[in-house]
Amino acid sequence: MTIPERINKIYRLLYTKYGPQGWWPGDSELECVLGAILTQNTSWTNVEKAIQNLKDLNVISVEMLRLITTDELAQLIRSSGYYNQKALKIKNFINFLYENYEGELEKMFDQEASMLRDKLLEIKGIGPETADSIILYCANKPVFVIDAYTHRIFSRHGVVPEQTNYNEMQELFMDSLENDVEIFNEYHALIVKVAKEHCKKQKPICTGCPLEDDPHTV
DNA sequence: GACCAGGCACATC
DNA sequence: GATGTGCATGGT
Repeated sequence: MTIPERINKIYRLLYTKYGPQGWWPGDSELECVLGAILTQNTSWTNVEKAIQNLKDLNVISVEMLRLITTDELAQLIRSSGYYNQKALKIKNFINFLYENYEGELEKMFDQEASMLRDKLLEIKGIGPETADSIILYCANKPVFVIDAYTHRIFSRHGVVPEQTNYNEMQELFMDSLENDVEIFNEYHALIVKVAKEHCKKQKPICTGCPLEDDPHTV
């Protein structure tokens, strides 16, 4: 089987087993962007508490996020970890939005995915995964999100070499799959789900993994 | 108490 | 250009 065939087969397998994951949770595009930044190297449960704090104080608007101080914002998002850095990242995003798009998310999102990606990467604190998450899950444009889980699963199972980097990985998925927002959305979410259950960082022996007969070494 | 979580920027070699 | 380090809370 070719690599693209394996990538497509694994998608069908995961989707059949787990069904649609319903990402991204949240009420608005702006909340989605905040979640994408807050969840950097952090579990989603910790992020939810931070977002709830922001909601309770009605801070989830570009106007309020512009007015609030970085220190005040940091205290509200403490539960998400790295709160000083993340408060700065959010402020950087909001400032960029005002400087380039008159503070309007719609204007920022109204451009080609690759152009939007380049702009997002100009913001200090937004790296490849966060940029792609925003493009796919907040702006609803087709780009494949790679993360530590994607790399771990597909390298351990021998689909790609261990040293494959972010861009190579992304190209491979996007060249293999139909260019479809829904597929990219569900596939990434399904990878996160199966990795949490079956492809742990320090557990090379895997049982119950839907990708291979078990037990197997990964 | 160690380990991990839906990364990123920056320093150093 | 590869490799190492700081950032930090909360769950298992």
